[in-house]
Amino acid sequence: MQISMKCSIAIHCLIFIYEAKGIAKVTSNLLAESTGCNPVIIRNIISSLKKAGLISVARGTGGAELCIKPSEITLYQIYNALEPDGLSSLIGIHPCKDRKCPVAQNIQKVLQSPYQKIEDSIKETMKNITLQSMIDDFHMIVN
Amino acid sequence: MQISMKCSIAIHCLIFIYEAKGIAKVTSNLLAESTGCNPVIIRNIISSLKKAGLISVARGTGGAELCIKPSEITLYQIYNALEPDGLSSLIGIHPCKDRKCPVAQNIQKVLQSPYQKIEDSIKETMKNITLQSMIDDFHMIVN
DNA sequence: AAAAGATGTAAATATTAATATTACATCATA
DNA sequence: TATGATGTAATATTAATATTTACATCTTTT
Repeated sequence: MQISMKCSIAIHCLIFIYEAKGIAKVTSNLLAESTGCNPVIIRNIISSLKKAGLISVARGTGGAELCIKPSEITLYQIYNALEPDGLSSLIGIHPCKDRKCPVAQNIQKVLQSPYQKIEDSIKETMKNITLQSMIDDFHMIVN
Repeated sequence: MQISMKCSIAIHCLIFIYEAKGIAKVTSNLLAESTGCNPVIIRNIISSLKKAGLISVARGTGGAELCIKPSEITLYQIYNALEPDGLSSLIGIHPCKDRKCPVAQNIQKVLQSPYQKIEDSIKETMKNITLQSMIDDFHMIVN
């Protein structure tokens, strides 16, 4: 499992939703058009963000809106909303526990601490990146 | 692209090579047996580690040995040996630059800084983890 | 000098994971 | 009730990984 395009698409959607506020109703088709991916992919991502409480989506009439101020939405929240298993699925370990070799039997335990450190550092970094900062960057780049 | 099993397998091999020193000749078949994966996979990983100067492999007669002290081999070196594109391939961005939407046109630039921060933090963490520390952990667990 | 046992790689295949599509039930407003 | 939207399951497609096969090459031993 990687930090997949889903995360990038989600950020794209959130910025779009923010920018479109008061201008246009943000439907999954509109987001699909902007991101270049399928409406169902969008609906799934949108659905995850909704479950995480980051956005609200009007059923029937349609349209997505932010529930929380961009300054209070972190990249970690976004990532976590999308990946139910979180960062623990980021790094793969080969299965070899049932072998005779003592290295094989213990490699999983040996790797646990280093990999945990990596996950923790990603988590910390993600927590320090807000949607607001990305929106600010967007405005900076556009103007 | 993820931080794949290759990395775990490489660490497995390096610990094995260290532990086997003076006891057995470490061939790709032996490593394949211990890790549970194919000898060709092992030979490819071993080849990468060799190119990175971490180990030396005797041609013909066979057998791998560490070239550098475990305390001077970092997880970052190991990872980099295996992934030619490095961490920059870790996080995916959806292609949408050719669209009319201003968000689509600029999302790539917006994402660059956050993703760079994540990569840097992984890099820093990996640099602080040595093969020696993992070998120490291994001994601690076994005894 | 040839046999044995290794590595080094290319190429073909198989497997698995990620992404996209189709289809349809459900919902809310005009 | 027609329209345009969301929600989600099932399936198909594509791309990334891993495996296998095959064989050239290398070095020591006999």
